[in-house]
Amino acid sequence: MAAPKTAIVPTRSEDYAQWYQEVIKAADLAETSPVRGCMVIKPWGYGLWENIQQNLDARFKATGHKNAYFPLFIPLSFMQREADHVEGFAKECAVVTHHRLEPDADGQLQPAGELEEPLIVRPTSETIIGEMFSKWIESYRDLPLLINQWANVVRWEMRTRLFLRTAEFLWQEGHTAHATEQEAVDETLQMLDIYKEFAENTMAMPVITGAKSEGERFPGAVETYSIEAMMQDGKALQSGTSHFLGQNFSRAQDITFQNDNKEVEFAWTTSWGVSTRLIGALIMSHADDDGLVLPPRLAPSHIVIIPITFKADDPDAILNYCHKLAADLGVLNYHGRNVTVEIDNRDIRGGEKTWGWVKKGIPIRLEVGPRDMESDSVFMARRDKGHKEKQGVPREEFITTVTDILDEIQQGLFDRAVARRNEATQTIDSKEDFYKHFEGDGSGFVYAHFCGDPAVEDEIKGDLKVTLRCIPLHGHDEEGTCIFTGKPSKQRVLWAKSY
RNA sequence: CGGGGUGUAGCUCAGCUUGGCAGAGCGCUUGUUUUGGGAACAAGAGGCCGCAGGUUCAAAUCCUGUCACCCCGACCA
Repeated sequence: MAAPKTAIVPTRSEDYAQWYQEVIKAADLAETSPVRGCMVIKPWGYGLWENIQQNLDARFKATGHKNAYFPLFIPLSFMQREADHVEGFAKECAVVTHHRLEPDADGQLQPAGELEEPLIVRPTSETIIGEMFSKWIESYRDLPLLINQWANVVRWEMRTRLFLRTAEFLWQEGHTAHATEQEAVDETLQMLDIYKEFAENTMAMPVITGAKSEGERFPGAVETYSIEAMMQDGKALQSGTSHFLGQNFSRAQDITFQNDNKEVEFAWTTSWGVSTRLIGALIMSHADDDGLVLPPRLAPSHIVIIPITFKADDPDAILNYCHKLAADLGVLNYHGRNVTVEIDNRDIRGGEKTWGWVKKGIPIRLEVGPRDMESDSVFMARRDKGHKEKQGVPREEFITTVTDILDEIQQGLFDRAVARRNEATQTIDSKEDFYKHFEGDGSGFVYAHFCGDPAVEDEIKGDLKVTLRCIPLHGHDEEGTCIFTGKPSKQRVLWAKSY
């Protein structure tokens, strides 16, 4: 059978949605599960999540946050406390009403032992963490309170897609309380910056930071900020959010403290999170028609060594050579963790083995056979280059330059993603051009002046499925007139079709 | 939740219109020959035809219901 031209069928241009699913399958990241809307994250995919966790957690700790854990179940009455919050989440909550199973006459297990008050499975934890904050906070001396939790949450979505939107997903949710409004706003923006920095530096995924419009705001928040990334099909993906909650939740949940003037005040709170959706963002930022492409700083493994032993006089010598090489590489430090090496000595054909690693997106593949061992070198292929661009490199040279090569790959992925985004970004100055652009196949980011009227936003969404992604924080201050209403506008805002 | 589509071997699917022994390719197992970028041959293993009812001498096939997944909407990290 002739090899297909691409490892992934269909390609991105043929059927993007299908391509996305095939990449996940081919890279062995995750599968759908017997439970509707829930996914099984497999080792290679979970390895990505572990690296996301490790990297972000260090950033949270460095800015003074501590991890804690709160219950999966939230009393129904807690959800009731903040009106907007209720409205935002009520429709997608899983509800626990019983605490026991009993066999019926036919021996079928039936729920029994009805709970006095139903519990909901957390869709987010503002309410239960707020409840605890109200107990923990008494004095201004208890503030700021900076807490993060790594957890799973459940939102009963109508339509799900692996990583992008699943009924259960993994995330972190930071929750903080502050004595002053300014401090809480600063915290909100600080965490947004950390997300941006993480996305760009670690994931090699450029993002735009900005504020959400009223309609796109987190239920109960005063202000929601997000990082918005551009996927390869020209659709935007909200990849992380940071909310300034004002005193809305502290009023609803009685989070008060006494200030140094003996007065009782409501605390100012924030919350912020990123989820396993980031893995979807990663795939759609970097993967190509041959499968996943991983930025080295997030890759579960950096290098795979494939021993070529089939026609060697002494296969063990090659294996030993590979193990020694792996050990030499494994002590190198690459951005806070050791270089991670796999030796793939599975007894399968070389081509199949190689393509497996291509599809998994490992940054560097090394083939080591008798000829290489003899010349004390390795045969290197990079995932960011063509499959045939392999080159022999002396072993010593490879060891001394490998972290530079990884950085070069990392930087290359970022540059490529920036270039793609720039190409998919334009500035538009009339309603007519705006509609012309987005009707049909139009995609990408569009900067346009906007007066801020929510009704106009709804209309555009209805007409074109285009939403206001964010009101960018940096670099777009410029007086103008709204292209939809002609009213004055202080700056251009960011529009796109989105996930 | 509305519209459309699909459920048959681990995977991709044929068979269904017109009811009559459960099929193919890939993958898997074993063996031989191969092997520096998706190997060849041979012999095997593997299915409650999504699930539950119904019609019939007989159901993968017809009827009813139900569940799941995919695509398009509405909603969302």
